[in-house]
Amino acid sequence: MVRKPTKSNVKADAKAVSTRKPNMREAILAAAEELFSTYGFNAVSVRDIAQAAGANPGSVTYHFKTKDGLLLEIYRRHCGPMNRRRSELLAAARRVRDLQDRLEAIVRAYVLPAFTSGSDLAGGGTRFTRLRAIMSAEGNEVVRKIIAQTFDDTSHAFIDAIHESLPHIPRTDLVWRGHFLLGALYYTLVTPERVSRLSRGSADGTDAGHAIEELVRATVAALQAPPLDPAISALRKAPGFAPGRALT
Amino acid sequence: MVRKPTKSNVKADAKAVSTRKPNMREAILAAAEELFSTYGFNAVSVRDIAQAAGANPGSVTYHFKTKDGLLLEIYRRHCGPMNRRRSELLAAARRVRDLQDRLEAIVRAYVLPAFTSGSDLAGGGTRFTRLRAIMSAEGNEVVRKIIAQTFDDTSHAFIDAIHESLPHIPRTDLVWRGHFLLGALYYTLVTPERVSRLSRGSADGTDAGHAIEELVRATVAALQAPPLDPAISALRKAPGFAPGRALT
DNA sequence: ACCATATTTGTACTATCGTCCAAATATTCA
DNA sequence: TGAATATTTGGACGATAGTACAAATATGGT
Repeated sequence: MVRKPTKSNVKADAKAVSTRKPNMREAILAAAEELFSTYGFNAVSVRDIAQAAGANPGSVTYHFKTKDGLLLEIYRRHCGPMNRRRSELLAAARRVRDLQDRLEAIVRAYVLPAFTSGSDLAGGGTRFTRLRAIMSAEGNEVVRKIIAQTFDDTSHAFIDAIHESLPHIPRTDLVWRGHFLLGALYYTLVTPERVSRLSRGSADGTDAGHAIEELVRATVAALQAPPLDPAISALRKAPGFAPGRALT
Repeated sequence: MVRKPTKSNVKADAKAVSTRKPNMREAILAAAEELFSTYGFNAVSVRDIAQAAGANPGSVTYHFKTKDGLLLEIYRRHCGPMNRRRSELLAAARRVRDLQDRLEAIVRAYVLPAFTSGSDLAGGGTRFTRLRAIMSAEGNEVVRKIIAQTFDDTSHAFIDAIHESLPHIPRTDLVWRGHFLLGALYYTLVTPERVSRLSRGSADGTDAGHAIEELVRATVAALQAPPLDPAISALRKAPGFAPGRALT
């Protein structure tokens, strides 16, 4: 990337010839993202990442100090833009008049950024969501903190918006269904043979598009389902059991 | 377990005093199951397992040859009973007269064994399902084969049964929704704070029960949702894209 | 061109990984 | 009991892990 003149943000010159090697730091981040989201955090070594990025293992340590630091930086890169996009789409969805359409728009506002958000890289959104899926399965400790402090607000906003569209359904049920949505979303992105060409899909996202439409359709129907028998629900009012951290 | 007299299946004597150390092999299997399902395959070392089982690392090699072999044996232990239970419940569900009730019974037949199947150990079902969830995220190669040859038949049977209850919905959509069900199921079991006391739930499974009821209710509604616009669906008829391995 | 700084390189350190193996011990059956 | 077998033990092997660090090189401002 030829080292920017200290203070101006010229980014246009880079990436002119596909992937040349504009910035080692970026190359490492991209390689780590790809490898982590494919094989998991523990299965990938710093040396694997360095090799994939065409860098020296020491360079990784130089830029990110530790392997955890590298993972942290990946999350920092994506969480902000992704949640910003979600907020924008959610705000737009809230303005939809028709109740049914509004609910669908809300769900879409949650799902879409998981497929398309993030950087300019193709498939950046799906790759990061795949990474989140794997990390949630591996129960990584470093990630848990970021998740809590980054996604909690957004998640509550979505639950609230859904609850406004479906006031007759107890919030507990909606939280569960939102939880299921995230699980379905994660699994869809993690199962490679099903969405293998997702990241290589054409710009209009027709390939990913179908998966999204199926997911939105199914989720809207699930959200609208009649709540469980209140007699049973009441039994479960025990504190601490109801999901408190849904959609994260 | 005091080494059986060569050919008789006396299992009653063992496990008399809680967990004494009836059989090292079983202890290793249990420890590995617990650790793998909590931290993932790659994050757990053979030494971790040996220590948790109160065994020597060499013992693990002796009984299972390799770490992969240990994982394989865990799957062998659970897949059979779990699929058998599913088949039984599915057969019973098929006999339900009312269409709505039947669909619900079918979904329940798929979900229930994931929580309760397997060995005599408490929470054996959830632990194994959690393991499957993590392995699917990590993309483990050893597991992919077992999954394909063990769950494919059962999965097709479920899709068929659902399709019979909802003949007006294209099979493709049902496959997607079954896929979402599995994702939701996995994520529910993998997120510990939400189902933390699942395995410690009372014998009637009230704690797990609520999660199951929420999942079944949401899934039935999702399955019944009107299919996507056929015009869009038709575009996606391209071979190889529609999920071919759902519910596995 | 020169200096200060930023980055990359190569290597080395320690820790831990999966696996192996010979010796020690426990168990079973004649 | 004694011989045969099954299991457990403790230590070792080479490979690879994450990280550290000094030397080498590239870069940017003057």
